[in-house]
Amino acid sequence: MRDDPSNWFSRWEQQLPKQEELIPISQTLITPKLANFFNIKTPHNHTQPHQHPQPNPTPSPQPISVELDSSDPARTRRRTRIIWTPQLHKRFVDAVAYLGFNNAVPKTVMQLMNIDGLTRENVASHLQKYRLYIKRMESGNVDPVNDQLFASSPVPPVLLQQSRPSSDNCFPRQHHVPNSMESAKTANGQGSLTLFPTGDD
DNA sequence: AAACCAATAT
DNA sequence: TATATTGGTT
Repeated sequence: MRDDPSNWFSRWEQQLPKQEELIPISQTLITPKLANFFNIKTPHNHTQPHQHPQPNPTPSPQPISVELDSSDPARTRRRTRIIWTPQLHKRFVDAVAYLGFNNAVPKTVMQLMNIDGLTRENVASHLQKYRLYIKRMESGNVDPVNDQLFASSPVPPVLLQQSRPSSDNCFPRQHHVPNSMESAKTANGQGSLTLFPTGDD
């Protein structure tokens, strides 16, 4: 016992890795080739190679990619923040509307949106804000200035009807993408449900 | 174990 | 402010 603090501290300090021994945290740890083969999406590599099990039953005729913040110089290697453009947000709203407000959870919404590079975390963050926006709408106060993005896509009335079960009602939380989607898809004739801009909005 | 989600950080 | 990350919960 009775270790002199300066003693163990200096020993600890001496064992720290040298500067050249450190791996830069922003360095890509998987080669583009490997990432490509395993269909791992990186900001640097957006190609989708191989046929991999694509769990998404609603392939987009017009796949979009997320816009990346071009002001970030490290955008090529680091996960950049996405920009929720009105177009992207519209897909989001359509997906949430299709699922129903209470069933819309990040993973499912992400799958429905089918945007290359869009992560579950991206959607989760946006969904959190969107839910708050819906609450604000119900409270009657929407600020068209601050809520410009949300206002860019009208909130489908269905969402307002079924908003927030709060405590009562507990739907099963984990939903697969509903199989009813298949019928909706074929019923649409375009194989697209409502996810794609029909050009008349 | 994975995903959700409110709170919190950047 | 907008989006990301965290950490407890389910």
